[in-house]
Amino acid sequence: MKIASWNINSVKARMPNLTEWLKRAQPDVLCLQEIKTVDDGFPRMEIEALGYHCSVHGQKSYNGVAILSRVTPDEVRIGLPGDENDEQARYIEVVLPAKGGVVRVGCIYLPNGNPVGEDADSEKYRYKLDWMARLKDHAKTLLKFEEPLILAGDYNVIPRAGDCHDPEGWWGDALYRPETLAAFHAIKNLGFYDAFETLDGRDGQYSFWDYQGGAWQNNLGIRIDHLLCSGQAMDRLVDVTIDKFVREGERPSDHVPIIGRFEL
DNA sequence: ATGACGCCCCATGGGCGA
Repeated sequence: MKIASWNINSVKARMPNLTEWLKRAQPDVLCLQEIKTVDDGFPRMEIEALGYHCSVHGQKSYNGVAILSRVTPDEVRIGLPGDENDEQARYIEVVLPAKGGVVRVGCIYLPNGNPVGEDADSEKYRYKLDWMARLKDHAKTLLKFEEPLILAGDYNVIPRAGDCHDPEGWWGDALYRPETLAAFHAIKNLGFYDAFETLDGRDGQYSFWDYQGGAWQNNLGIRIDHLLCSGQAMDRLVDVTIDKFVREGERPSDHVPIIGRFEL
């Protein structure tokens, strides 16, 4: 079973790219972030025609997440628990039938958090840290099921210096600073494995290149899209791929897909 | 010091992203 994550930066603008990639990569599950549309605007018919069920948590103009799956989910959860006043669509989760049981997949669009503010106390950065604390609480709950669990998505976290073309320049940014790394490690330390770091681990394997300043042409990238796996998922992980070639396409997203292949 | 690129919207420029 191939389980992938891709921040697509508008599903409507990216339909040609999405269609082409689905046909080529043949994932069984695809977590999408930044679909930038309400549920009714999601191109459900076109994607169903390609053989995928769509679980969608949309929002007007910004954010929005979805999970495409070959099989119909047994369960769907919309939104991250812990704050009823949070109106940003950044989390959706499905339980899917799998070989010998189920697999649970959470799709994450973690807040960016910039600007950080003078004492790292801007509204946006506090929202990021609050969201990460909520994700930790929810992840802790999910781990108790002792199932194969994959929390996949755009974490907006650069885990290591080797995951950034210019770590000194980026240090202090909301994606790469002490509070962010501490919160990320607090989640991982509940019992998750970063699929890429565990099975590959090479430096300079990026998943995002800014549209601006020739970032792609000069390989000025960062690795911020991650598959966090429970032990039960990690035991079944065969390999991890970052589909860098997708960034060369016509009108690409600024992120590329990351794919984990599991014996599930 | 600014803008750069690309997406969104009852738009025609401003907000947002990372």
